Amino acid sequence: MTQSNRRAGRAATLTDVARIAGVSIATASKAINGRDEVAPSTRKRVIDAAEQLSFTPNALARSLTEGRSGTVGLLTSDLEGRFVLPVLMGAEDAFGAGAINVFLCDARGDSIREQHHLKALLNRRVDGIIVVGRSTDPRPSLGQDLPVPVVYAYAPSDDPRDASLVPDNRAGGRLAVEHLISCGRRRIAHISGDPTFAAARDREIGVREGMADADLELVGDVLFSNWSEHWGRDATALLLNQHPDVDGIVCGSDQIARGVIETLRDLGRSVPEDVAVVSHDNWETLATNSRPELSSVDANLQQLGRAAATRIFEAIDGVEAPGGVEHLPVRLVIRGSTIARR
Amino acid sequence: MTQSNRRAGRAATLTDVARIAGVSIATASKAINGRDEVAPSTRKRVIDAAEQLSFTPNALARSLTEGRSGTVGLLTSDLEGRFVLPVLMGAEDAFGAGAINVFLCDARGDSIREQHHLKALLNRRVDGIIVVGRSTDPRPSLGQDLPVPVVYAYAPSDDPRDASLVPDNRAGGRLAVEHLISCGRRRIAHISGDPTFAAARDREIGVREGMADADLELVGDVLFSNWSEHWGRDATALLLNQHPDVDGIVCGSDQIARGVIETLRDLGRSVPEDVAVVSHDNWETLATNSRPELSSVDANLQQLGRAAATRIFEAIDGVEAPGGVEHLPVRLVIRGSTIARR
DNA sequence: CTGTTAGCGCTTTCAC
DNA sequence: GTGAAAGCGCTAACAG
Repeated sequence: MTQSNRRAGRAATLTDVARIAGVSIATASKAINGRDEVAPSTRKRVIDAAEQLSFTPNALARSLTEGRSGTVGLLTSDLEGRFVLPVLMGAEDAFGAGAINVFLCDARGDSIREQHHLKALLNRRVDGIIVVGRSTDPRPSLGQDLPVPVVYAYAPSDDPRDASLVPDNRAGGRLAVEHLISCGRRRIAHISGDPTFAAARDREIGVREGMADADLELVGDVLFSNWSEHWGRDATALLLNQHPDVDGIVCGSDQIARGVIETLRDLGRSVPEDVAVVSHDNWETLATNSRPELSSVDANLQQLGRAAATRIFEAIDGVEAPGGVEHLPVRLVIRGSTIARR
Repeated sequence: MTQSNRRAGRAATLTDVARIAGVSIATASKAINGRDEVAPSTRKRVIDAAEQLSFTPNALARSLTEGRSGTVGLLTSDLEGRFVLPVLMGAEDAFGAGAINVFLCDARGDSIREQHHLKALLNRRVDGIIVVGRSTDPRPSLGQDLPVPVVYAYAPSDDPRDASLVPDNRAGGRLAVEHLISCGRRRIAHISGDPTFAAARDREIGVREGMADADLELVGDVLFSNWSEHWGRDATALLLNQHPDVDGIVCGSDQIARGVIETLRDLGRSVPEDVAVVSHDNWETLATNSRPELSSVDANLQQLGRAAATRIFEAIDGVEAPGGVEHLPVRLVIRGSTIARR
């Protein structure tokens, strides 16, 4: 690139290139886009001219004629949320590999703002929209009358006609408890987070199923409150007081698990020898800096984002989206809190 | 919105609106864009027609004629990084308030991919670009010959002609240590992270300046290794062994601080009574779940993002960007690790 | 006030 | 193979 493309304040156009190459703009277009109805020698002249002018094809103009913009909107309700980011990354990644660019819009949990962003995206003629919610609780649908395909990721739409992708928290709960059982634990308790979250309830269901399948029952009631480390500490104290013989704990989140582990240690229980602990989220920073490191269920969020992107891709290509909520597989990452290092 | 805008698979155009309203397309355009050279009654007819067709102005076409796209590119090298997100949010927020939309591009630390994304952004005729780096170490410039303004946020450009915005880590170090001193601490140590990071070195400089100003000297050498909780633990053990009389510790990050606090407690020191601890980053989840909660220096990242957006705004409006690295103020958030609750 | 007429930069028939 | 011409949807003069 030289300063040539700043000359006169505007970028070189196909017309400029055509003129320099001594061909028509139609030919220039074909040459640059690699159509084969162009003589090799001509193509070279055009390419050279384009290079010389550091020509940048105007995607806006191209989109106008082609009817597709090659962009999609990522509509999130809460960028801050720790779960949104991986989904975003996955989607951005999947699209970035192709020729699609992503508009990022954060509604900050405000539906007015969301509506505003939606309109802007539609104005910009995005080819599709991915809505990334902040929790796995259903969120209001954007509606059925949108001119572009929409996929809901992480938070499903409350309208079953929409296509939604969410992590399978129930399977996650089951995975967690089955792991404890396979580690020989029998007196298992469940300390979870905020029960108003679908994630908490779904995981509980999975945990109970896993226990039932092994003909076991949870030690005490499931302890619900919030997703904090503090609660993990308090709940553990409570639990050990009532059920000192507990030998396994499924935690609702890594944060809770951190509190749980710390308190177990404070109260003289060693992890995982006396009590094995498994949690959810697999938040690396928390999980790997814990002592011992946390075994945790990973929701494969990045993959979920990629899946959402794939759905949009397909929908753009005319494949009708199935609709309904699809639960994507999660995976267990085993670390020292359930199996001692040797 | 009805299904009318899906009819024939394409959205209504200004021409459609004009026809229904019984006016020319020029008049329709003026009416919709709120120009005042239109009779109120005419305007109403047009607006009604637009509504009826659920007309969405095609931003692509508009951009094409206007010469500005109303978009900016957010080029990050590492979405995963905990520091780029707040910057992103701030920028998105600042733009979102206006009529500008943001293209998100994650190069994943790969310069080839970055070049690729840059080209795509230029093709899409973004009006400006914000480059968000993953650390405060200088990064390669995108070059001077770009047709749009560029601002570097968090990671400065290595070319002084570029405009860069970074948090003032040196001031942060000073802030941290001055706080400890004002809490009556005199035997202060510094446990930091990876010394290859500019952030670590800048903060150290600030810490030393603050100490020197108070005619004090750091207890022992600054301990460098990495930014982990594990290192915080190890370093603390080391420190207490060599300097059991330490009464204040500046930590390079909240993660380190978590390890430090835990080990202090394990070794029988109470925080903040025996040893006051202050750290950097103010990562809420870590800082507020710690026991006691962490006093920490916040880099005001979101504000930094907003500032970057403002710069781009100005540059788009023709205000020449100053160039050079600007250090943005940081702030200290005081919690229980330096001042005991009463 | 309203309509006509040029484009914006590019792709795409469809002749030559 | 190549080029002329007709748009894509909209805005901006400039006439009426």
